[in-house]
Amino acid sequence: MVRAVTKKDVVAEFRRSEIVEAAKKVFAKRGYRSSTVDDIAAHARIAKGTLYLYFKSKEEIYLTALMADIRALQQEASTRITLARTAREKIAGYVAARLEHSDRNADFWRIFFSEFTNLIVSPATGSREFQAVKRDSMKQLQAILEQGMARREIHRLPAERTTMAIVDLTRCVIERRIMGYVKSTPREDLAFIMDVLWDGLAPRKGSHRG
Amino acid sequence: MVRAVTKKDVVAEFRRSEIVEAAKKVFAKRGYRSSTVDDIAAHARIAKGTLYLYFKSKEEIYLTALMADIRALQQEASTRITLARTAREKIAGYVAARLEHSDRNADFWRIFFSEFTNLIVSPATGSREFQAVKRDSMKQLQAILEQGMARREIHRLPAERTTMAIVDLTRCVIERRIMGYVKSTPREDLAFIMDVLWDGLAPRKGSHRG
Amino acid sequence: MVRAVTKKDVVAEFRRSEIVEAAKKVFAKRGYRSSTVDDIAAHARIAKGTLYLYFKSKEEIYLTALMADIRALQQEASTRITLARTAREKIAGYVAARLEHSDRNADFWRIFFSEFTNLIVSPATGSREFQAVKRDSMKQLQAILEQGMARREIHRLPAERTTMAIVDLTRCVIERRIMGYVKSTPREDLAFIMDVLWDGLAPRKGSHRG
Amino acid sequence: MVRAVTKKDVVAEFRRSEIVEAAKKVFAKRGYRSSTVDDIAAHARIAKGTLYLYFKSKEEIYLTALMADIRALQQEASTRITLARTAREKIAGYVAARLEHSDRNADFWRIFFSEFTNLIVSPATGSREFQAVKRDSMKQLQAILEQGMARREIHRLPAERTTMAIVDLTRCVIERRIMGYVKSTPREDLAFIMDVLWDGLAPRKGSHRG
DNA sequence: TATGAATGAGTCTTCATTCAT
DNA sequence: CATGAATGAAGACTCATTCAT
Repeated sequence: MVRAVTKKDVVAEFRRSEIVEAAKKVFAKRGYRSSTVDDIAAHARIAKGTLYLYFKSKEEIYLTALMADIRALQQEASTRITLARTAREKIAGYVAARLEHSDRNADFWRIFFSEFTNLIVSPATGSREFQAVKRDSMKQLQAILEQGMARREIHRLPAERTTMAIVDLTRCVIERRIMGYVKSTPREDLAFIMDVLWDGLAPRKGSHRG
Repeated sequence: MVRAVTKKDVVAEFRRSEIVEAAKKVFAKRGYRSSTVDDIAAHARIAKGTLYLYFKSKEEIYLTALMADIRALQQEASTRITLARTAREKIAGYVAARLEHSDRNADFWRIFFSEFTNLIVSPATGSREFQAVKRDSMKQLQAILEQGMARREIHRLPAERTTMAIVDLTRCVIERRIMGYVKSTPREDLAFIMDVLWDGLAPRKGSHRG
Repeated sequence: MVRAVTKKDVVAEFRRSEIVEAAKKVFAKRGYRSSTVDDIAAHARIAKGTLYLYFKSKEEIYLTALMADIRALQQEASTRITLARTAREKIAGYVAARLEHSDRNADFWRIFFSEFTNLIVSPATGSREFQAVKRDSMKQLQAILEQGMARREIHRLPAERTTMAIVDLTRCVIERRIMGYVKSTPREDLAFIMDVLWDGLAPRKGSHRG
Repeated sequence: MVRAVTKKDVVAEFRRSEIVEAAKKVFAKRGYRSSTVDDIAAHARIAKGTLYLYFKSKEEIYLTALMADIRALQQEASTRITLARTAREKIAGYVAARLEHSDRNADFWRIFFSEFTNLIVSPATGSREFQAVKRDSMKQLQAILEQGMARREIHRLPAERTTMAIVDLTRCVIERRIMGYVKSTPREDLAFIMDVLWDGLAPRKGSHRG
């Protein structure tokens, strides 16, 4: 039975998103353990009890906050990749999508990083969905690399490892941006990443630029 | 007056190290906030009060656990770098020291990663010493790059950014090893990192290897 | 904007006073250090956590318990002093106010005495307000004495020292009442204090009574 | 069987007194609850365990510290009283003994005051001996008053209450000396106490001095 | 005898979750 | 639906006392 979306559903969804927005600010500032439900409720300007009408636990809020943005981000990256032609442009699209997103959504990335570490510290805790989305994203990038290698746009390397390297490098640059260690623009960061990634550190014998 | 190392000192140091070892396991599994002093004491098979005879707070245990290994690691990397000739070999030494260390000290790296995130989430919390050691390590690597560029062993790139890229790439590979995403040997990982780092993804026009 | 006293305010104030009443009993029996928050909560028939909704620390409860009564007492004494004419009557008013108060508020006085001793043992601990109230009270009494001496209602003596003597004598009689060493009525105690205070121990050569 | 005092006994007694001296300093500064056995042992320059060879508990140390001096003080006062002729001189002797003692033994008096309050707060805690010594002292003073009244050296007043008044006034002056509220010499304090006590506050019709 | 390392019960305080209004 | 007062289970840390050496 397909149930129509009632007004109630809409209001409920609105409330959930309000809470999630508030929660993101708090989690970003304090991390998961140090954030209190009181704090989140106060930021959302609702009573603590109300919060439990929309989420069954502090953890659910956390994961919801994380997943909403992560899906949006993946969508954005996906679009840019599809629009690009060459493997190089597609990779640049992936990196650029993330860099620009981090500029507008520092809060999200802070949470993302802390969740990321939790995955290391206790893999069991991380939600399945979180891992699934990340895996999908990686597969998309890996497919690009494999295709690029097949078309000789990219030097042949182990595709999976190389995918990881790109993902990691991008993530770390964003980390440093957020930590304030790097003051450059997203555009400059993109240029640097692509430069290192494409030509490496070896002394140049000639230009490889496509 | 040079005080001899008494038996008491030895026993005390032994106890401290026992506690630190226990703490490392617990912190590695749960992270700092979620780890309890009770848990650490239980793992060390001592009473909670005893623990406070050797450390004045949970935080001191944490930082001790972290700093002891981090200094040893830096020392090891430093030695390998000094022994190497070319810039490429020195960089490889840095990466190899870390990869091999991570193989023997997974617990340490788990803690390291969680502390690393804390720096993002709340920079104030991170200990000064922790940051100092990291900065020193980066400066050493950066000096190598600058020298390498001057000697034309390395393509000219922004030295600081490039240093970060190497550090980041190494760290992330270790993360993936510890998370179990990568099953390769440290040697294989080293080869891959150097390969990507040196020649990049661009299709090869010829061999660049020194 | 004058905010009306809401029902919530009333309830909260009621709870606070309930807790303070319970705390007074416990503090009076055990003293500050030996009293536990658990004990206070149990006496107030609430959970320990609830207690922290109304007071931010054990110390705040203590000082609240102490200060509320101390101010009321000072007010009462002040009124009686103002209503009296002669210096003798004013002094009697001061003493009587305290004696009667101690009859109705034994718990308060027990706490007061223990706080008083704390001032001796570690002066730093005592709250500023506590000391301020005491100083004000003494100044009022001293002014009476000085006026009385000027008007020749009182024999000339060092005013400050004499004030202390009156305060001390009164306090000690109350101590003894509370310790159960003295079974007399407040009225009898008042008469005795005034008698000794006014005429001393010297054998009488005639009547001095005003 | 009368056991000879062995060398061992002497040493043990010496140790006990060393511990008690150290304890007095600590108790005087921190009060009973806040003083730690560690602190006392450190002040006595012995190991914590050693302390338990000579006293069976922290409380025993406390009471010992208190009782040793209190008996000495009583002895001193007793001697001065015996040497004096008139009731006035005997009373002055009692007061002077205490004032002078407080000048040399501030630590003792601090402890005494805190114990005194404990008697109020929880009479059960106070040692029997402590109370016994105090009672004896009061009886001696009371006998003097009764004799003085019989001989018409003192105006007829309720003897017990008057005794208490003298004891209290003396104690409180010492309290103020120790709290630093009063800067006068013991001699000045004695003169003032006797002055108030003997002639009271009433305006003088003539000299009553004996 | 002397030691001081070890103990663990006891302290204050925090906070996720519930539930009566 | 919304509230926020109430709860009580943890958690970090202290310290009087014991006991193996």
